[in-house]
Amino acid sequence: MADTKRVTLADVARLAGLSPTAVSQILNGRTDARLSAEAHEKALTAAAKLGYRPNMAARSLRTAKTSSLALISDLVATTRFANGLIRGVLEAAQRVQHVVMVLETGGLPAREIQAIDAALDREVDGIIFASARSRELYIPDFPSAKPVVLLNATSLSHSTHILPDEQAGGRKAADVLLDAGHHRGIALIGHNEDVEQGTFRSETIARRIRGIREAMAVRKARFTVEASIWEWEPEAGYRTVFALLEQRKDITALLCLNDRLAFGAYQAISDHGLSVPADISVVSFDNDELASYLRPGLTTVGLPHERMGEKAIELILGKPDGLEHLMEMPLILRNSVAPPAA
Amino acid sequence: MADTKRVTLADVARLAGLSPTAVSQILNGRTDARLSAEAHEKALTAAAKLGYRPNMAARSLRTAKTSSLALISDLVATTRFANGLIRGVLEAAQRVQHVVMVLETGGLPAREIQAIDAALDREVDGIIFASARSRELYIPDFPSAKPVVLLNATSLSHSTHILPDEQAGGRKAADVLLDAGHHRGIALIGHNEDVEQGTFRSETIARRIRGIREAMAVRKARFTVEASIWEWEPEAGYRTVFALLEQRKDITALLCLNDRLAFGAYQAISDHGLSVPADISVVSFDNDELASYLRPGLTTVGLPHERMGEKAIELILGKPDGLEHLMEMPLILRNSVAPPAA
DNA sequence: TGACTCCGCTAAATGCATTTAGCAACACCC
DNA sequence: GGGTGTTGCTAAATGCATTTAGCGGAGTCA
Repeated sequence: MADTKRVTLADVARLAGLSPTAVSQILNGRTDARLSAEAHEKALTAAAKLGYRPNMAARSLRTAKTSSLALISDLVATTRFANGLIRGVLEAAQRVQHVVMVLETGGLPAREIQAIDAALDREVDGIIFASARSRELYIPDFPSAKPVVLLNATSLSHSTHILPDEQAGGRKAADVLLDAGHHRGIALIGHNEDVEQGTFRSETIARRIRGIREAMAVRKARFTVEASIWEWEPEAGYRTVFALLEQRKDITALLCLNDRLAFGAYQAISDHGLSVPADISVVSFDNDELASYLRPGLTTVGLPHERMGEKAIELILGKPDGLEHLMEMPLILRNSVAPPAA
Repeated sequence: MADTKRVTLADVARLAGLSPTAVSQILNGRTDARLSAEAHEKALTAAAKLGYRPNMAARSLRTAKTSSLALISDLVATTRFANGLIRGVLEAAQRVQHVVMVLETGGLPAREIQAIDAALDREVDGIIFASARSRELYIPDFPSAKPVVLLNATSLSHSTHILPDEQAGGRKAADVLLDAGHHRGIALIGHNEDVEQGTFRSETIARRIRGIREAMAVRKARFTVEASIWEWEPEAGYRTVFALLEQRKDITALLCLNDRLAFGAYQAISDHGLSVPADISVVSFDNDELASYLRPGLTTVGLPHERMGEKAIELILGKPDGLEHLMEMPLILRNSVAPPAA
């Protein structure tokens, strides 16, 4: 608590009986100026004794590096959707001794510009632009050649980006059902015309559906029903599935496009006096926290958010490579799938 | 994108035909050196023309201020529990042009020290220590007199802190049930002996329960059952309530100590062929996202996380006052409460 | 012995904004 | 005219680590 004035490099040098130059070189592991083992010894012990910590402001004034990164996101930082994303970023950053400034824009261009300026003013070493929903981001031009990585997003102006491997994920989800023996009675819940036409939502969801259809095609299976839903929320899932079960008695499995739809589906199934998975199997996507709360546990293809966040740090520090990086979506097996009743 | 070299104060001064001193004074709105309106005009237009942005590293080298804050948390940044907390902080910070470095420690002392060092190295203007669960934090001593605020936490070493007003919140929850006419058939789900003895968990939960008991006492009401549960998760809520409904037929309302317990309770109620709120009313705490997904919507006393986060910024910038700040917990009325069956 | 190369280390410049001390010019007063 | 203020502005110092240029002395070579 005592407000000791900062220990500076000069202090260390004095104690070590060396010049600041020498101490700086040693502390930074520079080998260019061949300093004696003795000098190293002296510098290091002096620094340790005084508890010296370099003033980063002074350092970055010369080096224009700060060991700080900016994470600029629409809503990512503060929505349950993408806690994993930020956790991955934070974890990986702290492992390499970097600090991350989190800036939220709510997707508003004005705030985006503000955020970029704030980051640039502080000379961050790189900027990660993230989105809660995988989508194409428009990033305002800014006058700097800082490394940029798109996390769970794409952009026309910057190409290095990280996305979940939705297509493979889609295949996994369909395969779980197919492998369990469902063939005819599967309903697809949440697919959306507009998405498949590329009109709305993200390219990634289109890939998810593409993967699903691929897997179905391979097994020569067809959906009994495809229920288009625009809003992927529990309420919509409930209504859709409730109505569906009313009309069709041949449904044996539900492939929901996200966990919230599945959540609603569970309630609808229960309200019909049916049970998961004995009467109806359910598989979905995301691995929301929800999925583990449900009874029985929901089998779902998870979004690899944490891994994606870590990858972002790797890329930003290793100099962005301009490529697309797809992260594998893990299949989380719980208890919502069983063979069809027969 | 072009990597123009930075515009410096000297550049602006040159264009304006003034000294850097003058321009600095003007741009910072200092009035001490009475500069002419003309000089102001010249400095301002020159700065605007060049798009001048001060180099914060240089500035903070002199002023030891950075317009940056650190948010050091155990898990807060990345758990759904406290998204509101960080959102509030971020929102309020950006309104006053400050940037927040988010540092996670997972509650590990070693990482806590690391985080504090990282923050101190970067000369943050203040540190907010936050916890996902209101609890007492041990904060390692650090050699600096920076403003510190505890967010959703308390600490022996620093006194300015922000907590939800749990006692009032507890009263609200009980009152909802009491007002609806429940008097005899209320079960308290999740109370915990250890908590009330101050042995475990946080002081705040003790206050929550104290508030509840107060409200009950005022109306001369008593709980029919008090089910102690250690782990406040859906699964435990399910088991406890399921067993409870098995034994007792006189339960008309459940006062759950958090939404996740209530979530489990809903399922147990449903599995008993009963319904909310016709047969059993349910009230709980937190206003988890969950609460709105349930059918019918869950009436709950919300944690004012967002407001708390904003308050943290106010306090840290307005110089911490050493006091306890209690934020009101809002009652979120949905549809899980009705008068007892009769 | 003179010319040259290594070694081990240091002086001084640098990056940039802020701040302290103070200067030149003019007005005012007795 | 000498003394005292005020106005409007600037020179120079400052904060601190990094980096460039370079200095003495020892060793090497011919």
